[in-house]
Amino acid sequence: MQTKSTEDYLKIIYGLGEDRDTVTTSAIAEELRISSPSVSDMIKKLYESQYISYTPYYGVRLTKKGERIALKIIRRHRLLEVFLMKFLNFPWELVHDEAERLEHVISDEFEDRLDALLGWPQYDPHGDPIPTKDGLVEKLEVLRLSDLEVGDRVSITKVTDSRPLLEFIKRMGLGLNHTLAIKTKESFDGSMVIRAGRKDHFVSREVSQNIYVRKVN
Amino acid sequence: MQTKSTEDYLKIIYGLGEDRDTVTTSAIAEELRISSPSVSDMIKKLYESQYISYTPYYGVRLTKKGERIALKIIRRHRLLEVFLMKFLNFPWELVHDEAERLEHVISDEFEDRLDALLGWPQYDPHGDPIPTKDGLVEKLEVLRLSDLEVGDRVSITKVTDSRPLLEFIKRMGLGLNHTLAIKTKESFDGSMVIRAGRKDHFVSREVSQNIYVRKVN
DNA sequence: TTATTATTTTAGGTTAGTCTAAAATAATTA
DNA sequence: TAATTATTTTAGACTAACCTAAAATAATAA
Ligand SMILES: [Mn+2]
Ligand SMILES: [Mn+2]
Ligand SMILES: [Mn+2]
Ligand SMILES: [Mn+2]
Repeated sequence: MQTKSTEDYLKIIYGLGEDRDTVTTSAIAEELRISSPSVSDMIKKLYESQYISYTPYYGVRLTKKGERIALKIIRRHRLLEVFLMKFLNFPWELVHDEAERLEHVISDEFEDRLDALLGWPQYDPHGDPIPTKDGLVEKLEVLRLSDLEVGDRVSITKVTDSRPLLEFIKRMGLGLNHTLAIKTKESFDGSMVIRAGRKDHFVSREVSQNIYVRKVN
Repeated sequence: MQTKSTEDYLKIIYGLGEDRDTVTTSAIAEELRISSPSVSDMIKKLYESQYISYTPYYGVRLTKKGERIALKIIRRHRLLEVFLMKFLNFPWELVHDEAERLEHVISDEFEDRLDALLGWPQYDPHGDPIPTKDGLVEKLEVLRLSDLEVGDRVSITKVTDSRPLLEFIKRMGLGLNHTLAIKTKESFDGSMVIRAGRKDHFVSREVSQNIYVRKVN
C-alpha cells in the first residue's frame, strides 16, 4: 500500500510525462511545491519500489507498475470531482482541491459504488477523460483555442483544471460545451476577442492556450 | 490544523470518557491498537496543545477545545456513514471503516453540503446521534436489551457500531426500529431467546448488552 | 575548449508518529 | 506494612517526508 505522497508523486509524473517524454526533478519539485533535494530523495525511493525508471541527472519515467497506480488515482480524482459537482453542487473551480485529498482515502469498493451512482461517467467536470478500472484512458484530440483563427466557431470540450482560470471562464459565463466565435486575433501576442452569446470577451493567449475546443459548423 | 492521529486520539478519548470520567493510557492504547508508550508520548503533545488535561499515572480528560474537535470529527464520521448507506448502498457493517478515513480529509464546505444533501439527519445508521455544527449532542436514553425481562416488547433504537455484532444482527434479519419480544432469559448468564417476526433467536448477554432499545406497548 | 551557470544530488537535520526494553510509580495481595 | 504485580512513563531507536547548505555534474556561453 502506497502513501498519499507516493500517490501524488506518481500522479504528477504521469501528468508531466504526457508532453515531455522524461520528467525532471525540478519539474516535479515545482508542480508539488517541494524542494528539489526532497524530490531527489523521493525519486530514489520510487525507483527502489520500481514505480519509476530513472537515470541520475537526467530524468524519470513511470514503469507499468507506476502508471497503473497513477491512473487509479487519476480515476478516483475525476470520479470524485463529478460527484462533488453533481451531488454536492460544488462550483467547478473548487472540486479539484477537495478531490486532491479524498482520492487517497477511498476504498475500491467506494470507487466502484461511486462510479455506479454517477452513471459511469466518461469525463470529469473539466472535460478530462476518466480512466477505466483497468487503466485505459481516452487520448483526446486536443485543439487549443489559441490555435484557431478569426471566423472559426468552436465548442469548448476541455479546460485546464486551474482555479484562477476556471474562475475567469466562469465570470465570462462560459463553460464546457458552450460555443463561441473568434472575432479578432492579434498576431503579435495572440490575444483574442471572442463572442459568446450576446457578449464579447477579451482573452489573452495565456487563457486561450488552456481552453480546448472542437470546431462546429 | 490537527493531524489524523490527533483527531483519532481526541475522538477515542471522547468516546471512552462517556462512561468513565477519566480516561487511562491503556484504555486509549487498546482502543487505538497502539503501544502504551506511544500513547503516553502523544498524551504529552495533546496536553501541550491544550486539547486535554492530564495527571501523570492517573488519566486524561478532554478540555473544551479538545471536545470541540472530537465532536466535529464524530459529526463528520456519522454524516459520512449516513451518506455511505443512503447513496452508495454500503451495508451497515462496512460504513464505519470507510468513514474512519474520510472523516479526516473533508472540508467544512463538504460537511455542510453533505448535511444538506442528506436532509440534515439526526442519527447515524447505528442509531447514534449526530452532533450539531456547534457541538451539541443529544444525550440518549439508553436501555439495554440485556436489562429487560421476559414478556417485554421492544424496538431497537441503537446498536454498538462493531462489525461482527452488526453482521450478527443482520443475519438475524434485525435492524434499527425492528421490534422484538423477549421469550426467555437465563438468570445465570443473561442469555435470551427473542422472537422477531416469525423467528426465534438465541442471543448471549454479550450481544444483548450492545443492543439498545425502547419499550413498545 | 574552457569557464560560467543551472540543475541535481549528497550531507546533515527536523518533526510526527510509531516501536521495544527498562525504569518509575501505583495498586493489590500477603 | 511489606512484597508482588500491574500500569505508566522514560530512554533510545526507527521510518516517512520534508528542509537548507554544500558538492557534483551537466549544459551553455565565451
Ligand atoms: Mn492528492
Ligand atoms: Mn478535473
Ligand atoms: Mn479516523
Ligand atoms: Mn456509526
